[in-house]
Amino acid sequence: MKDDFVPDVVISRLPLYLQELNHLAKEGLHTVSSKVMAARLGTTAAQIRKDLSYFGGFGKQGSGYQIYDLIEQLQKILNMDHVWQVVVVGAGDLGRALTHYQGFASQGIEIVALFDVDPKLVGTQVGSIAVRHVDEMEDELKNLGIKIAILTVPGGVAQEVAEKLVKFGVRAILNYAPVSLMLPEEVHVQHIDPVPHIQKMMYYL
Amino acid sequence: MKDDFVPDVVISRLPLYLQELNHLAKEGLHTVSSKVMAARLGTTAAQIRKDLSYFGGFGKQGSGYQIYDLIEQLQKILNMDHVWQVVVVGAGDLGRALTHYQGFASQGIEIVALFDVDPKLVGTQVGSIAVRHVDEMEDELKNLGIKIAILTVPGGVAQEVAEKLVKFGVRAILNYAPVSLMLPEEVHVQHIDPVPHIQKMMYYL
DNA sequence: TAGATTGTTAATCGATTAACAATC
DNA sequence: TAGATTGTTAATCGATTAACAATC
Repeated sequence: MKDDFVPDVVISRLPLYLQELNHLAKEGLHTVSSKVMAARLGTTAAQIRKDLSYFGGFGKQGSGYQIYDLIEQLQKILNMDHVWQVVVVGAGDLGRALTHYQGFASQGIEIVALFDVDPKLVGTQVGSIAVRHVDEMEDELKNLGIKIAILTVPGGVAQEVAEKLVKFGVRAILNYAPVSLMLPEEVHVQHIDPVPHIQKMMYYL
Repeated sequence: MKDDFVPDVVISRLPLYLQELNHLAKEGLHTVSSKVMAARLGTTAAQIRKDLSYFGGFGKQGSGYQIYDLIEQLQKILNMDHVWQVVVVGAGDLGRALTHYQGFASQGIEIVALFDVDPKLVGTQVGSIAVRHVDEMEDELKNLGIKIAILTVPGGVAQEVAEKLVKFGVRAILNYAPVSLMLPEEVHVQHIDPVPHIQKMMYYL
């Protein structure tokens, strides 16, 4: 009922709920119970209800949740009521793939710039975005007030580039480089790396 | 001391330890304490020692862990004593980026095939790998006994393709499609999606 | 009304942390 | 030896689950 303190695990699950709700909406449904949601997400109904209850009572006894309503509520909770402009640093394959990934737009995420140091890449076009030199990053980040960056540079320079981003105002980094970034704790870092995921599965095989 | 039961969270952390140890080795170090490791990974020394203790006592009082020795031990635990052949399904930007990602080889992961349905993509070359039609998947997977697949197809067909993979013998899927796959529970699934990660950070900004 | 499902409390379960004897 | 650091136990902390009164 109060947004006093919400465990981090709960926050991590909200985007998954939102995603599933979007799927349900696309299937033409208007209402869903915690039980059905749980089955589709591979969780438990109790957990979904508990998680949502940190933010309010969005359901109705007997019938469950209004899908469109809950989508709106979750979007508000996740600060999705405005579009967040995001930059990508590193114009390798991965950086380019992310730059024209179609799934961002509908989720309030807009890629506004792509940077690299390689003179062979600078100036080339990735969809509607031109690759620019990292030297121009400072101006761009400060002018647009960018708070979120995606990092797809080689591991060897990731720390250094991340520190620059922070210096220029970035407060959240999605890190695709295979290193643990050491940054001030007020900077949010999410690490994505296929290797540990695959290795984890290797253990179980 | 016994591999009786090891919590899943612990398994998730082993690859991160391994990664950090590889970094330390590359920096020329031979020995490391749980305290130093913890500082570099942003964890606690107690957790690292506890995690490792599920598998044995690898350290020495007073001096810590032999880096090369611990790397070997972790590789053994994670079944990395042989190379795992992996296929990628979906030859879009992301699939191609992953197919020639340089970081796999050193971690015992070998991408052996890339499949798609798009006739414009089939036959094209991605590094040393030729894109093949999904119809050829069954033969390839069965012949090579492939157990691990990376899925980078559009969300709309991910479930269907995943079921095919399972039918052809795959037991672990790294899923880049923005959907929760519904598969038999003996199949291991790891889901990677930048959107939820960014949305989680949005909450905190 | 009868059936379904919520939000919430209390009970359970599991993971993290602190502490320290053992020992290199 | 003195200092450092392990592996492990016990204490703490936090998250999940079960249960159910409230109510649509």
